[in-house]
Formats: sequence, C-alpha cells, structure tokens
Amino acid sequence: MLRKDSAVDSITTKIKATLTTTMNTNSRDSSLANKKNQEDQLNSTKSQIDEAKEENERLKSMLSKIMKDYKSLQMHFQGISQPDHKPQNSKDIIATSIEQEEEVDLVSLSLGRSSREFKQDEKEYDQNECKDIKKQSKLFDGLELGLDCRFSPDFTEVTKNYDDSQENSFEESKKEHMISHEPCQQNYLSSKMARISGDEDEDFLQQNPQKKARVSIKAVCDTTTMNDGCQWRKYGQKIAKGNPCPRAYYRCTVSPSCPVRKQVQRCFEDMTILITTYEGTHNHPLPFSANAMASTTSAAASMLNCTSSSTSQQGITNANNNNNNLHGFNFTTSNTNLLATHAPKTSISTSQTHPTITLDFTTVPTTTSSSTHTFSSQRYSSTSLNFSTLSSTPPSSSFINSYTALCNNFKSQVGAGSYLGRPSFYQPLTSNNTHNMTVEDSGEARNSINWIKKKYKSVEPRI
DNA sequence: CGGATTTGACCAGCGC
DNA sequence: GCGCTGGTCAAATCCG
Repeated sequence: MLRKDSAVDSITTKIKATLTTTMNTNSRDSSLANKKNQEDQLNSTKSQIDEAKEENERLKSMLSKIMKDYKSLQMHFQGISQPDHKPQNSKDIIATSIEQEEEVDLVSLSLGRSSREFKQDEKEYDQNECKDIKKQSKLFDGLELGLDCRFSPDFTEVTKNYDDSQENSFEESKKEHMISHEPCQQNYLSSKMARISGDEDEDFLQQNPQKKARVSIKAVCDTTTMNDGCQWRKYGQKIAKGNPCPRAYYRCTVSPSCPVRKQVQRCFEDMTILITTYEGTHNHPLPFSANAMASTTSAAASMLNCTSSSTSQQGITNANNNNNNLHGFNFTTSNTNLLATHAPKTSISTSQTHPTITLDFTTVPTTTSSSTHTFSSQRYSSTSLNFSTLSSTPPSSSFINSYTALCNNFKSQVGAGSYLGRPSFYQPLTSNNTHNMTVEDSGEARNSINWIKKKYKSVEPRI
C-alpha cells in the first residue's frame, strides 16, 4: 500500500513536470500538434492516477481484511496463553469497551476467555441490536450480588502455568510469550495443574477440583458425527451407563499436538439427536468452516466460566443435567431485550470434575419480544445464590455478555429463517469440503437415519 | 501398504 | 479396599 502511495506521488510529480514542460513549451512553441499530444499525455497520466487510486483502495481493503484475520489469530493465540485482567464489573466493561471502540471485531476461537473477548462481546452488543447495553448494564451494578465473573489472584496464579502441562512443541514455542502473559482459562483446571507451586494455589485447587470445561451440543443430525469443520480421529468407543448408544471418542487431528477431544453420542430417547461434547482448546489455526462452531463453543464456555468462577468459591454441589431438577432462571424482565433474538436452549451443569454447558439446538428457540430465554443452572448449595428469583438476582453483565456472544454466534450459524433444528454444521457432503470431512463422514454411515437406527437397535449394553 | 477404525485391556477417579 | 464408570491406549482389523 505504501508503495502505491509513493507511486501516486511520483505520478503527481510527473504531472507537474508535464505541466511545467507544457507551459514552457507553449511559451516557445505553441503548435497545436504538441498541445494535443501533451493533453493526451495528461489524460493518460490522470487515468493512471485513477487506476492507482482504485488499486490503492483495493489494497487498503485487503490489508484491512488481512489485519482483521491476523488479529483474530493473534487473539486466539493470546486467549490460550494469557489471562488478561478481566473487568471487575459492568462499569469496567463499559469503560474498557469505550476505550477499545477503535478495535476491529475479533472472533476468538478458543474455549477460554480473555478480557479482550469481553471487550469484543461488548462491541458485538452494539453491533447486534443491543445498542442500549451500556445504559442497561448500569442497572446491573447495584444488582449483581457477586455474580460477576471475577477471578481471584489465586485463580490467576493457578492458571498461569497450565500450559506447562501441554506436552508439545507448539506450547514450548510460546513459552517466551507466556512469561509476560498469563493464561486465564478455567478450562485447564485439570489435575495436571496440581504441580503448581504455592500453598494458596494448592488450597485453591483442593477447593476447586474442576477440570476442563466442556461444551455439549445437541442437534438433529443424521450423520454419525457433525461436520464442524475440524478433522477428527476416532480413538475409542464406549457404551456409557444409561445410554445403550455407544459413545465415540475423537481427538483433533488438525495439529498432532492439539489437546481438543470430542465425544459423540446419540440421544437414546431420540435417535435423530446427536450429542457432541467438546473439551479443550485448539492450539492451532482453525479452518474457516470450523470457526462458527469454535466461536459458538467459545462463547458457551465463556458463559460457563462466568457462572462457575462466580460460584465455585461458594460451594457447588454435584452436577445435575436434568433441567427439571435445576434452579432455572428466566430473563423475563426488561433485561430480556439485552439478549439476542435467537438462542439455543441452554443448560449448565458444574460437575465435580467437568463443568459442562449444553446447547440444545433441537428445539426451536423463541424470539425476544414475546418470549423468554431460559437458563438452567446447577443446583447450588444452601450457601450459594438462588437464581430462581431473577428479579432480585439478575445474571452478571459478563455472563450476559457471554450469552449474547453465544446468541450472536448462533444467529450467524443458523442464519435468519433457517430451520433451527439443523444448524449450519449439517452440511451436505460435496467434493469441495472433503478436507473437512470427519472420518466417519467418509464411511458407509453417512446420511442414513435408517442405518443409524438399524445399527443401534442391535446394540446391547455390555453391562 | 498406509492410514483409519474397532475393540478389549488398562488406568484413574470416585463412591460405598 | 473394592467395584463401578469414564476415558485412553494399542494391537488387531478393515479399507481404499
């Protein structure tokens, strides 16, 4: 682009020289032939300038796009590697949002959470029919009651070394970066972090024995696994208790060192529903087709982190995935319009080992103006807050930010007017997307509900 | 023949 | 300590 600017300058200089020459020439020789020739030159030069300007604009837009992509990747990288300071409350979020208004829109691809994502979410609010977030977020300031997403210094200390457990060269290459940037991903509160030094950290781990966050997606899908854009290799299969349908275990093969796993299992009650559970964070750039799912799971995991981090230190009882048994809370107040217009049915469970958020894409979500977005949270101990009375205890602004990001991602996935039971990861297989096919997509099982039913009808529990 | 899948074995965590 | 369960490994098998 700079080269083009200099090209324009040189052309301008050329024009001036031509005009000077013209004037001089006119003073000495005013023949019509020369004039016409010079006018042609002038026109030619002008057209060259116009072309250069147009190309300059094109290059600018290209550069802008490249920078946007670069920042997206950079944020993905930093999302893995640093636990940036998170805004303490909605005022901080608003303040940082205002400060960062010049930032381009970024999409995080990690299942973790950084403060930049919060800023991004805040901006997405502004850009997605939620212009009044700042005004309405002020309402939460006096109502948050400790539900905000706050990470204690202990937690930050705990998380800063999680990448040490990543036994791969990719992580080693980032170590220098790690020194100054601490990761802030609750996803990696795994047992591997037990080797973190410091009594306070050990105490924290004992009090918060949570492991990687998981994002579970329920969707109608008649293939054996959703085509989410990533490449997966099946490494195991098991029949879990309570569901005769075998659970398949996959690991990401885009990068040999990628720690991401996913579990795929059919819903026993409805064989058309596929339950896909993602765990971990990709440590590599994702294919474009995988971004939608990754950003959705990222937002979902962010929601999970917000709730789990705010409640984990207040004592969490065992998980309960049954929505009927959960303390549900509904966004039925005026705050409802903060949320996006479409959302999957969302439930959160924080098991002792794996906090999990479930996105149910199998039910048609309702719209904002006339309906309710329903959250379900885990059952809290008697000492924790009861979410069932929303009017007195609304969700934190950071939680809502995360949820809105989730909704927006969902909207971008399913698109307006699409069949909400089949989001975009239900993709027909074509020769063009072969590189994104999962291992099972290429097998005999593709696109065959009958095959699935026939297959699982014969499955007998080994128990 | 190489890569992917299958499947029994093994291990760790958890509850009793 | 024991059994149950979820998760992973790795040898065997399959398939293009």
